[in-house]
Amino acid sequence: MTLQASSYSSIVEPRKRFDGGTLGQTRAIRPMADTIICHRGDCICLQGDPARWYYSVDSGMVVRYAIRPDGRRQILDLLLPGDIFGFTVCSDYGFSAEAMMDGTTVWRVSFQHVDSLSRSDSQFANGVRNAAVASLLRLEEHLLVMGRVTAPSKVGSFLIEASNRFGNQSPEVCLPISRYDIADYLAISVETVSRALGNLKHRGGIELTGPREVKIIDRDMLEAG
Amino acid sequence: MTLQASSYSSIVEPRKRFDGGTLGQTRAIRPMADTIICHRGDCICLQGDPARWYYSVDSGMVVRYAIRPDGRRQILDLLLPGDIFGFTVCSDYGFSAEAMMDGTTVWRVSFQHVDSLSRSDSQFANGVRNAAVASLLRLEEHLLVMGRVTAPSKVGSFLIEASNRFGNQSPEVCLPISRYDIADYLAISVETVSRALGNLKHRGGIELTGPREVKIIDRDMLEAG
DNA sequence: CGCGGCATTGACTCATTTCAAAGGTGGTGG
DNA sequence: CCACCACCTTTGAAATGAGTCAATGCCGCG
Repeated sequence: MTLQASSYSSIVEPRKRFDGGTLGQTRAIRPMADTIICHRGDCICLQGDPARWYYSVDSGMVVRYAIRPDGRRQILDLLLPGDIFGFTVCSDYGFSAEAMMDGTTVWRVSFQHVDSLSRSDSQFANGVRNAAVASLLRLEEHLLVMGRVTAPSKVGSFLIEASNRFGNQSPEVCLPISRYDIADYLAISVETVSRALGNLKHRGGIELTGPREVKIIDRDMLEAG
Repeated sequence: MTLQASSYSSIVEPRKRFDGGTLGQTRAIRPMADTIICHRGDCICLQGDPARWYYSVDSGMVVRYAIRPDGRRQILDLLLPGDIFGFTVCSDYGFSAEAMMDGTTVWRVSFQHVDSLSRSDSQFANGVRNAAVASLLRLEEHLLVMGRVTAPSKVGSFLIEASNRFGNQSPEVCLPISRYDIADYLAISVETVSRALGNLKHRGGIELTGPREVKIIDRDMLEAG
């Protein structure tokens, strides 16, 4: 069958939220996993190391980042319980990952075990694929945030994203990470992050109840920038 | 088994190139696919439409992009023959895709068919996963390029990436896309793209043999910015 | 020939980076 | 319990780089 594509004009629709699949749903993988217990700052895997394991965050929070040739750090992803990382088709990891807080626990499963179970359990294989796709969608969202023009709009949409992902159901408060991490996530300088937060506060979009606590007042304004 | 993560200092390693998996290796999916033949600018799928199909580029080139609330276009990915797109875990696509040149052909396979074949053919399932991972790695690379500080370094690393992906083995010449597309890929303005190219030319990093033909002279300088 | 899309260039404005310094905060050990 | 320290946060001032507006040039094509 052969179709002919038509020329549509673009319709502007807001992007939808998404839920990723987790490996945890399939218990069969559990016995094959090592459990890694981390302190804040502990390295879980290192850019350039041979890629042999998938990782699944069990508790705490993990940051995935790459170091550029010039030494700057680019945060690629922030991982929460249920999130999987380690996807690659190269022989080496293209990123590092480290724990963001004490008590972060991560499971580690070898590619071989995952591939082997994937062969016999297609539902598990489906879960792995969905985890990769969830990671992909987070990256797309990240790209869209980074592609915004002004710093306040970048920080604003980061806060929205953060409250959607990290917000413990509490609709108005989210517990962010350090300004340095936000800066490396958005690829702007720390000072600009601080000034952007001040700007959003001044315009009534947020309240800064503490250095690490932000209360979202005007969601629409944050999305708009 | 329980491990304890150690605190490494970051080692700076350049990220490696990667090869994605393709669906084409498995012929069994072929009969289930529609073939779409496109003119330049034809829409292949639309942001907000219900997500039902995977797409595989067979010839030509496809651009995948999202439109922001403010109307600006962010190019998410440029797809070449062998590349797969359409990955999502939402009910709707979060992006649009359109052909970049006349004669672009794309296969379209429904999620049901892919899932069904994935259940019975684990090697095929593996190929689908690898295609998602390849897409993920392209996005990471894209993120790293966009996260660079100056426009010349963004454009320079885009040219490197383009010559790696689009360069037909010819080591020095790459056939880029329009300045507008580069601008929307890097989230900078067209004028800035033009000036950045002028800058790189002036500093001896590239030669502009024609408006659409760039010759890479000094690869290291482009990577450095 | 003239049109539309693409590319370049200039001038101006303003946001962000950079450099510098000063306040805060939390944790550790005395 | 306090003092110190490392790290985080904010703020200021200066310089530069990018966005914007505007105009011109450049093809390819009908």
